[in-house]
Amino acid sequence: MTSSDAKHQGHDHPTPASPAVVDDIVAQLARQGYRDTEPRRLVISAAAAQGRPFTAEELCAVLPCVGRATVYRGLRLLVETEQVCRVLLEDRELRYQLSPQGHHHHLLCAICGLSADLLDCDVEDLLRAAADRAGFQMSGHWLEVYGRCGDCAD
Amino acid sequence: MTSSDAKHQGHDHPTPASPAVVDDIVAQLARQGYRDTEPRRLVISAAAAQGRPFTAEELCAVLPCVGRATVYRGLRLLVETEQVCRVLLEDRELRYQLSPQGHHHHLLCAICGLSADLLDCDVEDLLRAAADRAGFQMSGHWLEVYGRCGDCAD
DNA sequence: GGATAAATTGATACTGTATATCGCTATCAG
DNA sequence: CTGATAGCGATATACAGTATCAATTTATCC
Repeated sequence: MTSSDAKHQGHDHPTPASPAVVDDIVAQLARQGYRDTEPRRLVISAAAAQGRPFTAEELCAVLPCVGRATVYRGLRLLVETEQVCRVLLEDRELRYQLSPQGHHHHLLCAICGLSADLLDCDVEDLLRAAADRAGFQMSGHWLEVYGRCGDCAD
Repeated sequence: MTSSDAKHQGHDHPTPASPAVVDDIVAQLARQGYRDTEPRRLVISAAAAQGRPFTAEELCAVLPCVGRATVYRGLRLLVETEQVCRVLLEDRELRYQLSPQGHHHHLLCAICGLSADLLDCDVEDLLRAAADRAGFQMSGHWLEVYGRCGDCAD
């Protein structure tokens, strides 16, 4: 399997994460009253450096100088402020990923773990209609799509 | 909130679970080489008696005479043989439910916990098409829909 | 530039869910 | 009936994530 052919939706390896991205997120947080701290920047930077969905424990391993609780808290904050979203693998393992704000879903490669955002898919309406038919008033949903990315396809 | 008004898609309370249902499932298992044991029947019976998605721990509480490990093993077997399916709540709590075989999704009431099967919803095709567009070869997906059932609606 | 109040941190303990281990027992084919 | 073995259950263990709380850092106000 070739490792870095051409078009990827994400990066392949932990790139040093452009400071601009980190600054941007820190600014977003500041706007909401959250402080600009060293450990938090480290968490954000490490998260941004991952090329594909990562676990909280993976971040901990990459950041031995930051306390476990702080990593978990940082991730929780990033999720709440919608800087990062959570993705669920088929085995229910929870992973995180820096993602565009706004509602969207993910395509997850079962082989290499790469994720691609699914922005142009309107399941919402379909689901709402089906819910209506069953007498339900839909308020939300959880959707993950699994498969193989271009590089890992048969 | 009224408790048992009229039309429900499930039962409200742990009904004694018709022996026929249990026998049927036991027979299905036997066909696949699994033995007909007392603890297993108890697990199946208790699962069938639940009117809505339940947790493994809830079953354990209802079956003090059956070992914890056996309850978990029993549920796992039922999931593998597709007699029971797993549903994921919004807080990622895992629940189980006796359900029709074959692929389907669930509508989960956030208020009363009731679940309704969503059989007439073809998200598959939509997702597959969207995956194609992103260069992915879809192999599966996880979908849960949350909302309020008829009885719990505003 | 301090002083100060509050947010944040990190070491650690803890919780809850689920699985692994392993000697014993029950099931079922022959 | 009987032996091979699937299944059981008590318990230990693994693991992810949260709660606690004293010590530290940050932002702000003189």
